[in-house]
Amino acid sequence: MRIGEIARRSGVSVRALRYYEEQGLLVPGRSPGGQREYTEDAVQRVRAIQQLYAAGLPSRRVAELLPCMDTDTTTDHQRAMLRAERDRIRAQIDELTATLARLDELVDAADRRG
Amino acid sequence: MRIGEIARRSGVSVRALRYYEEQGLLVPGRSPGGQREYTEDAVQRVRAIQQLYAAGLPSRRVAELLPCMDTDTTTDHQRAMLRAERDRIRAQIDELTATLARLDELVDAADRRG
DNA sequence: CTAAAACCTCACGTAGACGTGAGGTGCAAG
DNA sequence: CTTGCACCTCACGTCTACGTGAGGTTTTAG
Repeated sequence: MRIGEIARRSGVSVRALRYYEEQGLLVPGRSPGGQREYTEDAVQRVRAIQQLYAAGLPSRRVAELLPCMDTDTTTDHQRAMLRAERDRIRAQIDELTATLARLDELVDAADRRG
Repeated sequence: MRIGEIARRSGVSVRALRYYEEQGLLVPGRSPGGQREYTEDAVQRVRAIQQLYAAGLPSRRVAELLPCMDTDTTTDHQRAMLRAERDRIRAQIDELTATLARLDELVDAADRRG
């Protein structure tokens, strides 16, 4: 598939896909004419990338983590990083939960006032 | 208190505090000589600002939400926004929870392999 | 009164994930 | 063979929450 269709299917922009290649996150093949050729699973990979971005990871981390999802082998470094990022996300969830509680209080207080 | 002490107590930089003033999030008084004079509760307010920033809200939203935490009155607009941001944060927590599960799987798989 | 902190106001620099043309090429249709 | 859309490669622009001097003033310690 070409870049336009992947963009439509995955919901990201063409520019974003080129950026992912530049960052080494999703490197497609090339047609004889030089156009990018993506395989089917590229869409899944894009979703994974977006999910990790949404968790606050920078491209470098995503580039280091994606191989762990592809292959079934992990180096010590990768395992340490997996744990670190997992812990970071846990802390992030805890903080968001606290913020949510705070906003809930405000909403409830407003509702009680009419 | 002056800006340096607030910075130390709240853990943010002096520059950040000036920025908060510029954004209308935390506007201190001024000494006769023109220096910023903060009250005690400024530290709490800084923490609230940081918490909202951490939840992904931009300055504009924070500026709109902070009054809800100060006064006990809310406009319709404020209440709608409170709900909207609350829902956004809920969704964010859900997505992070999914990401966490995914990373947990990877960590567990790596652990099982030795 | 003086020196040194600590503060002040511009105002440009930064990082990250793209947006947005500019100018040129590949490819399927007619 | 030519239109025309989708694609290509630079390469500068954008937005946010500050970082980082430059150059000058206020406050405090001695």
